[in-house]
Amino acid sequence: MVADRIPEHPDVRTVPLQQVLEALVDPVRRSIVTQLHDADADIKCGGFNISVSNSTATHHFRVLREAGLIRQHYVGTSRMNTLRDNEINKRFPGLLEAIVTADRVATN
Amino acid sequence: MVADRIPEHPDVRTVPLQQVLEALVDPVRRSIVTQLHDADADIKCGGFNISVSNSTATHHFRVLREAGLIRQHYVGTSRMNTLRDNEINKRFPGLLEAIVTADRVATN
DNA sequence: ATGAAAGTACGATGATCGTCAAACTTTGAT
DNA sequence: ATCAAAGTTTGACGATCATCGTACTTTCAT
Repeated sequence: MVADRIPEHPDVRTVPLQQVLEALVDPVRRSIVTQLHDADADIKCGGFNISVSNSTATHHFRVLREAGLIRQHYVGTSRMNTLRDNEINKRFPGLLEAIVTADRVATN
Repeated sequence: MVADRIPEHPDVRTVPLQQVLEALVDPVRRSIVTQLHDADADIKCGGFNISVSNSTATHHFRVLREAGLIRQHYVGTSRMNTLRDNEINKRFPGLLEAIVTADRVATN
């Protein structure tokens, strides 16, 4: 069934800060979040500019999903990723914006 | 000599975001930063409410210092810690405030 | 039906990191 | 001079984590 391929998503209001920070401290995952933020649109897993293997990428997407940072749904064989920035911003005001902005600083 | 006991401090304008986030992702270190922020005053190493051994605490203070988050200076045998919040805020606007605020959320 | 496309799941591995105990250093008080 | 107070330094140990290759699953196009 289609729904079986959709993984579980946490309620952002119950996700601990610790988990969100652990998700965002990894450079690859932070890059994924930044690309989603800058694109202001959904991006499928294969559509990101990251240089890790497929299985590693899957791992990173799961960490981000379980931290409530992204939402995933299928379109055909592609898994689309949506940034849950509104929900995250309600829970931890200013956090995502600050990190995405900081990631754009010249001398990163 | 007295000056020999003062460790080196980085220029915050050259500290990478990665290093700052790695410093803040540890709960003990984040607690130290939060306590400094809330106290709005210097606190000596032994004056924090943390439950790790002395040597572990030293390790955490070094990580925070090298990330440009705190400044340390000696007063007698005590090492005083100052939060470098102004400098950090210039480099990564809103980041420290967002994390400290998030740390105060009820369901952390 | 068959094959390609897009990811996922499953170990395994190597590196990093938080933690501690024990020994040491520096300063201040007696 | 001596001793306690406050931290630091130095290994050592466990646990966690990012990474990969391989095998597997699901969907879509031919």
